[in-house]
Amino acid sequence: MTAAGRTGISARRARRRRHNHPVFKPTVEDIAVAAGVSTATVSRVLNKPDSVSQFLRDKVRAEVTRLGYLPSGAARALASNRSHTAGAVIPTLNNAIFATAVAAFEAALTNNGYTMLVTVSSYDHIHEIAHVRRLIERGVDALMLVGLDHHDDVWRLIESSKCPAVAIWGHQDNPPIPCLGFDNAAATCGVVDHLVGLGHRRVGMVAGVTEGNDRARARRQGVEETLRRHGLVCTSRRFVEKPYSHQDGRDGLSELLAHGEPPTAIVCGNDVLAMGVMFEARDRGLSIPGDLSVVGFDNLPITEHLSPALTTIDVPSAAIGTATAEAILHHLADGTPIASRVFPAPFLLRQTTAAPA
Amino acid sequence: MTAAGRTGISARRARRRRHNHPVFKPTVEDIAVAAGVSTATVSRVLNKPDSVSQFLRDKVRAEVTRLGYLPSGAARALASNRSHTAGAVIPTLNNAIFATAVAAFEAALTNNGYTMLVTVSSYDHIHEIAHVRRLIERGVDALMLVGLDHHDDVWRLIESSKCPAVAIWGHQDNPPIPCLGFDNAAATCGVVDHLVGLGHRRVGMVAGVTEGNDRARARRQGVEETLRRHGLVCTSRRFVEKPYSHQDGRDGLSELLAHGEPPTAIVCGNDVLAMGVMFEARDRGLSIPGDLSVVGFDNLPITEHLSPALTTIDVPSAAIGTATAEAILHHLADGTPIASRVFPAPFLLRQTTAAPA
DNA sequence: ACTTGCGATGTAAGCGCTTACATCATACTA
DNA sequence: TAGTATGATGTAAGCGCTTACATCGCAAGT
Repeated sequence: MTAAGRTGISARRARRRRHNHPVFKPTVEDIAVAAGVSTATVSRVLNKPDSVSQFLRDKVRAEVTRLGYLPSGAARALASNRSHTAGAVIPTLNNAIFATAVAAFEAALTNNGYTMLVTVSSYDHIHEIAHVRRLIERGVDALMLVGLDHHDDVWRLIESSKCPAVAIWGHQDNPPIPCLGFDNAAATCGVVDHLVGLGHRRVGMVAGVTEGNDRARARRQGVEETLRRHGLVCTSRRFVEKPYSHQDGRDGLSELLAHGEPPTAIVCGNDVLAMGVMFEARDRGLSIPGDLSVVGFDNLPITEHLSPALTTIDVPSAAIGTATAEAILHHLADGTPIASRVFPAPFLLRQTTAAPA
Repeated sequence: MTAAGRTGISARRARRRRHNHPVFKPTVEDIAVAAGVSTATVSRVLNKPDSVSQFLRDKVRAEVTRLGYLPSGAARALASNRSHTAGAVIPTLNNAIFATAVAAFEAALTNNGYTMLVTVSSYDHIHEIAHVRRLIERGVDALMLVGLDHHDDVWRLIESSKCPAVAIWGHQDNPPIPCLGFDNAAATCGVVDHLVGLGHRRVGMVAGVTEGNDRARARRQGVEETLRRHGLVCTSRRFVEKPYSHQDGRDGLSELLAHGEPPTAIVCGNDVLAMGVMFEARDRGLSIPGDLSVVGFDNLPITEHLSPALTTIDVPSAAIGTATAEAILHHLADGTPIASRVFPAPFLLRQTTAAPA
């Protein structure tokens, strides 16, 4: 495959150029020939321009634009073992807070020549396995997952592929992979302290679904433990778990109100549930915070405009997305290990809490 | 490169297996050897299992799972000229309506073995060029764009790469690429008819930024033309254009109210702006719809829970995302041409409109 | 003048797959 | 029984890049 091989290639290519004309996609070889250099030089111009003399560099670049050359990502990935892509597996995009994180992640990647592959797990750990497998097959250089609750196969896949992975949104000591998130439990803990400080004794919660969701679980635990610490009742009937919609929030409040001795304050697993609670309260003629205190979690943009403005926890979603991308990029660039990081998730005191009636 | 070549490969691989042990990633060849078949058979088992005898099929599959084999997407893409990925270029992910469409698009792709690459253009046509180029370089089998306003270079890139592309959200006769969307102008036209029918003579608009955005432009034109058709005043001071935030909506209302003869009804370019208008009206003590009628566009989930519930246009975002993926998948599977499609975008009459005071 | 060293360039061997084509049994046809 | 489709399998040539290594020229060191 020396002279004969090359000729074969060129002959075929020349043929394609003439007959198969619908699509002529120039390759490195075409550029090399056009610029009168070797393919290695073309590759160098594209990848480490500094190692090529200015003269040839300009010549090659001219041909690249003249012929409209687009390098083949597949060939590049195959030869270099780097795809310049990163994958993100998220529970849902229909949650503004994740969408924001993903958008920030994508922006940082794009600014550095990377492209993002996204896949939505719908909170399903079994599906997630297939998604992670697929992303690894696609050759992503790194992976972003949400939380630390994952199927064993996911960990195995990450382990055996040696694909750098980082978990966001959560926080844990000695996590299996680096973790960029915040302390979900501490956040709700602070909320309860505040509520108890206002005089509330009957605190309820409309939590997110905690099964298979370490963030939701931590938030619920934060509430439970703090309630106990204050010596307050913390029965299961004060806790309902709901998926993610305004209607779920409404339903949550209805259920909490159905029992005798209903809570005077409700902590919510996220802002959407909190808004649902607020809507339902409004429709039932309950005034907030007069009759009922409500606290959310996420600080969605709309919450500050509500009347009353929702007291909530500010989740630094964009910062996490950006930081994750940067950590990955650094790691990929020079091997810098990815360090776990705990972001502050400050309590935003607004207008939906007050002393109980 | 016959016997010698192969031996060379095997030798290298064997060496890697022993020394370089940190990561041993089996290849088709490893599977082939382990199963006692040729690499072609392994490939067939993976891609068209029906063409292989059950006996060998099972044998190969057993080795695949035993060795934890993950095919290399890059090699596969390079050899087959199909990456099994599709790209989406969207203006922003921080708009629930796009996030929903993207999520639906992704779900349909994933269900069919495809993976989605996403890139956010931030409404910047120049940036978009680079994004489209990159996606094409990555070898996406198809592309989803939003709207039909794009830089010439984008069209050129699509044209010369022969990458199937579809535009969503918009509508146009004889579009350059298939278009799955709805009639933005007709929608706001209907809105104005309704408002005028209620007796409004002074109708204003808080539009989205129309420059470089055919959807926003069509919505605004729908309002303008209908106003003229009814013989009503349609001056530029009745129109303000704003980006996408609640605050922008508030600002929009403030500006519209700053002039003498302020509008009695306001059509908004999207629901976020509409909510901003509602918040500002509330803070100014204006009652809706008593003092001011407001209409949104998108039908975000929250809008029906607002008080009063927002009258708006229902944008079939999930349906568009799903349909786009399916059309692309069909096209990729058997060449079925992608047909343009106009989705209904029904007017949802709720509680924010009434006859003027 | 004669190494040395170094930066710029070329050579060619892969990267891990897919697939056209060749081969070979096997089962039909007549 | 010879001839021929037919289906299953193997062979090996690429797909379009990157990169280790070889080569070459030239300035600097002795």
